[in-house]
Amino acid sequence: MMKPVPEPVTIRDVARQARAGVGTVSRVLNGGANVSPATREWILEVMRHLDFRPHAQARRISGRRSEMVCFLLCNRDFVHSFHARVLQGVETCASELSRHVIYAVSCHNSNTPPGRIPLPPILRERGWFDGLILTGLIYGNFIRRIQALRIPLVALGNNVVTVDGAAEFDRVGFDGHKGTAEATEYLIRQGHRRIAFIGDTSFPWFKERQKGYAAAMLNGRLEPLAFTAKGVSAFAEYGEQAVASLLTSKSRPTAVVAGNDKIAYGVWRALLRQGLSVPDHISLVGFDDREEALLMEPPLTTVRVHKEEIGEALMKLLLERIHRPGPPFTRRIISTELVVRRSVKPRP
Amino acid sequence: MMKPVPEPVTIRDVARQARAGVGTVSRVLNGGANVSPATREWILEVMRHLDFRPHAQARRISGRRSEMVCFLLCNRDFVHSFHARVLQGVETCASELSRHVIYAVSCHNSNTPPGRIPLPPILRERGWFDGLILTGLIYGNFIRRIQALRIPLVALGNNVVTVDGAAEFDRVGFDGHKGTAEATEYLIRQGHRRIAFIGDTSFPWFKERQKGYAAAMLNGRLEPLAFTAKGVSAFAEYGEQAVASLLTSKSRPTAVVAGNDKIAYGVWRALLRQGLSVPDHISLVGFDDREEALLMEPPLTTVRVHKEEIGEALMKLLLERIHRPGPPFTRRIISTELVVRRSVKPRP
DNA sequence: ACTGGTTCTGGAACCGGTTTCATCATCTCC
DNA sequence: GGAGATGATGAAACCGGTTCCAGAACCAGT
Repeated sequence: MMKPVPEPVTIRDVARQARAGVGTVSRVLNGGANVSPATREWILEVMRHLDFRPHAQARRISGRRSEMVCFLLCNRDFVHSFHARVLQGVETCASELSRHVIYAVSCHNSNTPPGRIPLPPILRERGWFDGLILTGLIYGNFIRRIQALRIPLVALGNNVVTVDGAAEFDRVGFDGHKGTAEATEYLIRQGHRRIAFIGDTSFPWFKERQKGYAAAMLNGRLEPLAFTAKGVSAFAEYGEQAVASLLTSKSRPTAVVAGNDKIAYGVWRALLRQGLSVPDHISLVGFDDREEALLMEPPLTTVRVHKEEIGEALMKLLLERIHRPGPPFTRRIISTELVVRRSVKPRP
Repeated sequence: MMKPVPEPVTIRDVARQARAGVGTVSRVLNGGANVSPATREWILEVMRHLDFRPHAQARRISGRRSEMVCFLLCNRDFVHSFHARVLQGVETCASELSRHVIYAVSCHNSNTPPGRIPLPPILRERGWFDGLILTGLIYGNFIRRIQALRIPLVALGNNVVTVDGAAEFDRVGFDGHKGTAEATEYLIRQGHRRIAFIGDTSFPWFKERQKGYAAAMLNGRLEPLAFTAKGVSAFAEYGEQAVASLLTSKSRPTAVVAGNDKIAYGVWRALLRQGLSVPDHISLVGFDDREEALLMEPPLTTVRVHKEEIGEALMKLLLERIHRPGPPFTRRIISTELVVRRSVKPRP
């Protein structure tokens, strides 16, 4: 015998069973005002008895609010632990505020020309979510196209590229300039004079950090040095290759500021292979404070970015944006923190 | 002057503008049969002109299908790169199949007693999603409670604990037993005889791997050795502490099979600190093939788990489950792969 | 021109909730 | 005890889609 799938219980079933109107049941569902305690108790009892679970979509459709947000990772090549942790911050905050999170990844990658980036399918319909959180590698033009759909959005400010025109939007970020400057100043205080920066400045975040580094150097009346690599996409390899040119330079630096921890890792490994030790021969600082920082030996001195906190701030700012459309836009900075470990050695 | 937020365009607006019936417009929306080419073109034109974006929730409510799945990470302490990559596999597969993914994390953690684990709020309503993917650390009882709500689900089989009773469900997993056995056999072929296993067997996945290790040892007529640590929760530290007891043992092993790469990393670091080298003094293999494996020096020989592939398989299996309710349940195994790097040295 | 059969089409009913509204019971106050 | 305010209630309209259905338009065959 075929057992039929039982029809789900609806609000009208509850109303009928409780000999009440659907309106009353609905008011009970929503912690309703204007329901007598006796009636409420009775209807709650009936709901429990029937195993009533209200239909989420149906509730949202008339309520005009989906209570979902979408975390959109722009660019498939950026599926990394950094964004995973921002997502985690978003999720934590969302669940505290009774919201749910849709996780989506834009279908393009780094090979896609900026003008050709398609809008993700989830944007084709309205009503999936109330607002959008953008991370990854974000183009200004992409933001403007989404804004044209009147979708509330916030973005991880550090990751926005505006080669194709600026955009106005709410952003949360960290101060890469200041963070790197502080790390550089720390190296200077430790007695270092020839300090190099290694990072691919075609990415906006490395550009910003490079500027912070340069500012600190100039401020200390020191000459900024940069070493680069060509034609590598992975960050660790970028660091590894850049070291090659660093070692052949006539006045070898005594310290390196790496654009992030992955690059620092590459630098570390390349030095190790050359028989050079961190920090005995060359001191090293990174940026991000990823897991790698603790895995290196000695553990890496680096600039910690509070990724979960950024996620939380993104979520909160998005909710404000949803409730208050239109300018002005705000910019929230989550402060970084220099984490001193053992990869830097003072120089007399 | 206050600029009113423009009312969103509905299907009835399109119908009115196109002088057509809503039914016809709906049929056009759904690639509809029984619409004359001329009418279709005309209505599409009107839709484009009005910037019509259909309301997702409204479409789903009568369609009885949300086209969403929920990726639920059970246990907050398991927010790690492993699950992030499974999630990535799920997302990739979902977007190919025009589904969206809700990312949720259960609000309990490892301190929560199994019986006290609350159902996540997203389960209180129906209609958010069509099916559930469970990862993290999953209790059999938890699964049964969700099944009682008639929610289709699949789970990462390796991560299910059945101390509180078994459960029947669709599962995708990898064969930890076989994977570790192969790694152990590889060590044996390389001439090792005293091989130890290090891993906290109170976790189901380490238990399974430990059994695979033991089977391979017995099969090679060797005696299984285990070293453990007490009262540490982080895996790397577990490895580090276990090494202490390993080094004091009377007949020191020449090779170690670690429960996973994090433990292997801890082992590696502890040995390094004792002035012992991998692989010269002790050979080492891990499990998972996480990022850490490549960061160690020398890079770690380990058993690769195809995490994205597992995510894809979970997604596909879930869709099957949604369309065909009721037993039988299936079990899908994604094969592992021994990745030989340089952390093992042959013994004469 | 009439028939029978497709193909198209618009309108109504429906999905499962929320919100508005009219009604009626109670309560307060003079 | 009657007027007016307040609270509780059920019915109906609504949210924005889909689906069903009756009828119109069209077509070929005799």
